[in-house]
Amino acid sequence: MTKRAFKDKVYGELSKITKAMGNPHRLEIIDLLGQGPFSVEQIANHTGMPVANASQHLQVLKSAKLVSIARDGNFILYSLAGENVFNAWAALRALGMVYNAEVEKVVSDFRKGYGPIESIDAETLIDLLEKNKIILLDVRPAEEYNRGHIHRALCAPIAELSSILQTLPKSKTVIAYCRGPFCVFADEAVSLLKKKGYKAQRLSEGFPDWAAKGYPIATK
Amino acid sequence: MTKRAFKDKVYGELSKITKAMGNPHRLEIIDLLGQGPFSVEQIANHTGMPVANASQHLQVLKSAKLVSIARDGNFILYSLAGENVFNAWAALRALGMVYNAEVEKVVSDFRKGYGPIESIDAETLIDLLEKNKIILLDVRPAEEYNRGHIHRALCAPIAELSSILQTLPKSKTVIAYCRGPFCVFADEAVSLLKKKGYKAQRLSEGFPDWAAKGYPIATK
DNA sequence: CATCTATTCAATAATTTTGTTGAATAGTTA
DNA sequence: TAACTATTCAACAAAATTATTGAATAGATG
Repeated sequence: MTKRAFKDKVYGELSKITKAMGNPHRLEIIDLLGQGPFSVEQIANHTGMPVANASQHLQVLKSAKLVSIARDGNFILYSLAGENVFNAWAALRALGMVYNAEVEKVVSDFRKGYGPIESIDAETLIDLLEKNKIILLDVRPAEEYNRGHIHRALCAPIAELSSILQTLPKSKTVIAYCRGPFCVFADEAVSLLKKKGYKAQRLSEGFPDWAAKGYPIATK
Repeated sequence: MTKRAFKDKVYGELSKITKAMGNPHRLEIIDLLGQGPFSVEQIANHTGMPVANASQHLQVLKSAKLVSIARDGNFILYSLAGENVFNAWAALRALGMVYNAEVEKVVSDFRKGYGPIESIDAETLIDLLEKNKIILLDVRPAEEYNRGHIHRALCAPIAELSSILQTLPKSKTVIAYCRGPFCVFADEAVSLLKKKGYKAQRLSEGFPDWAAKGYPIATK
């Protein structure tokens, strides 16, 4: 085998993975599966695709070995094949945020619809947690909270925040976080909290990013 | 703008980057540019493409803002836009090596053509350097060596290794490194060194990977 | 400023990818 | 074991991507 044939083969194999990631729907699927296992129907619902199309994209990801499956009754649960898949996606997302100004612009413009939302980064959150100056809310669905959440976060799914927030003292700032930088659960939460007179901000990243950094987490 | 429209837009923008990386030729170009700036003609030569096709692929990478250009007389020199582009590529390459067994197999089979080549990883090299037990050879072209090399490596371009190796003492093991895991300069070097009676191994990774880890480097 | 070199562009054909639709299938359920 | 649910498959059309070829262009050169 010539050197040229060897390189063509190697880069050809690797492009199977990058091609699999080269579609917006599949990127959204990877981002979603970063939160845990989901069925085809759930994935279709979250991503706004017909089930057949969602399944087609999942077959592409499966063929590239980026996802794995498990059975749960009639449901097939799809998961990322490993944390390294999420980490690679996070690296690509960060790349996109640096080099594609349109990404930041789209996110920023959309967030303006929730009023002025301030973000803090993970390191700032660590500091605030140490100083015991804040209340930390995980506004993802309870199922995702139970699977894993930031240490000392309270479970406050966005759908239930209206009734939960009465129990929160106003003397502390509230920090909300959700699935990631493109998830707006935390924006909605901050908007609502501010409307009710709380000082509130969101964490810029999501739980999987925090966990990937090895920062303190808990389950259940 | 609805949440759905927002997500479609954001993932659509990000897929511009992943699409750009979704082609084997462009992956090879990114890998090559990890070694420093190259002209279109050089890139075409290294990757076995006609100049027009290489240029077409470079326009795709440029449009995704993954590469930048600089003029040098009549030549246009292409470079990666930043180290984070190489790091994202390295994460994807690592992903490919974990999930696509064919990649390892192709590399391993091809290397067998150079005889039994042993590899060591970066951490082992650090240890051996500290113990002063080895001679470290950078077998990339001198131009790349001058731009940056592993601290204490000698410049021994593969094309000149035949004449350089006479000056090497046989009492020490020789470690050769080159551009990366898919570059075979180091394999060729180890093969030749062994033929001439030296104990020799290659570093599994390349200079850009070593540098990305923050390990000691030098220039000139 | 004419000439040259390296590079890019435009047009075209072939290939690949994507979404849709309806049918088929793989397991589960009772 | 029949019926059901979730999922996948196959076929098709449309869109996107890629390689090739020859022409055009952007700067550099002397």
